[in-house]
Amino acid sequence: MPLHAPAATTAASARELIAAQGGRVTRTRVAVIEALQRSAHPLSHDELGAVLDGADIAHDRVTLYRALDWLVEQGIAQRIAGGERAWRFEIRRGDDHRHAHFHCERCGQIVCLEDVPTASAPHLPAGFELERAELVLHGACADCGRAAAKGSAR
Amino acid sequence: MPLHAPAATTAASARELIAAQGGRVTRTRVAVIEALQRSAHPLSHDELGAVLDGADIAHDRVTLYRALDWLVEQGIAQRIAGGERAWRFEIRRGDDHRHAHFHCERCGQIVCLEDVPTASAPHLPAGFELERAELVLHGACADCGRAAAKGSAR
DNA sequence: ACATCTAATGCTACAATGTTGCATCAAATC
DNA sequence: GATTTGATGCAACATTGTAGCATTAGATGT
Ligand SMILES: [Mn+2]
Ligand SMILES: [Mn+2]
Ligand SMILES: [Zn+2]
Ligand SMILES: [Zn+2]
Repeated sequence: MPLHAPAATTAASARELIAAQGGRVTRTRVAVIEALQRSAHPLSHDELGAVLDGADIAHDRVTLYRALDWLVEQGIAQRIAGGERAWRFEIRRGDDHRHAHFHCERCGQIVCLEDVPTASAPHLPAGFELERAELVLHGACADCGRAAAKGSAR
Repeated sequence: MPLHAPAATTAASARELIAAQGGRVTRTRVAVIEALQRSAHPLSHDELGAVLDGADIAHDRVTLYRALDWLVEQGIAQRIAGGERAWRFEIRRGDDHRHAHFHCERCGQIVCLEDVPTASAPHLPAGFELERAELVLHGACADCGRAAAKGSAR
């Protein structure tokens, strides 16, 4: 543990994040936050469910939905609409939450593009108020692109 | 009917669009295309269903889904993921199909932002291939913003 | 106009994703 | 430890989209 302030690392513990919003620190919320923090990619409700199965206690689908809803309401996590019909979730860290995402249409994975900003200052019609922008790029990820290049015949 | 080539107007008739792809010109497809062409906003499957009810014949949910799928496959229409959990559809016209969309989180409407481009040339990780970009801005539309400004209570 | 061929349709049944109501439990506070 | 209230678990439901298969109707040839 560093004695100097960790410069905007992933550091904030699940407990801290939850307590800071005046919410109850429950096993579900802690487990969800930690799973999201460990994951390299945004996770769908379903993928999260699978992760939590491995963990401590058994969890209900609905409880998981509600935990995720709460995290998003509090600004701890954010929802990504991207690829298929299910939401993906990721923890918001510092200011880097305005990044784009890449959706691979071959393997279905969503990748964070940390250094691609969503939208700077789009010109909106009069009276429109922008709250949030979502940029999703669709195509083939490196792995899937390579695979297609090699075995050409299916 | 102009004798000179109409400079990329909305002109193309449903028949023409369908026949150009070698598809069968059915009442469903024609009605769907015309409904989309008439609409100022991209329409969800459900909204389209409502419009078609008013029209000629009764239509099955599944048929509508399949007609829309076909239109997208052929590049006649395009899907927008935007707001809620349902796809929206709009006719692709000329080159202006790379525009952003605005999702009003109050009234749920999706508005085309014809002059906001989606993404110019984002820097992607090595090996990634971009096929399509989707930019959705979330917030309050002019009507909903105004409404909120007036009646502050509630 | 009629026969023929096949794509498109209309059912039914199903899958996937998310929501609502309500009784019970447990995290926080005293 | 008792109390309070937010979080959970369960059952039932809603919405959105798919799959299989028999029937219909758009295109084509005569
Ligand atoms: Mn991300
Ligand atoms: Mn549009
Ligand atoms: Zn991939
Ligand atoms: Zn609105």
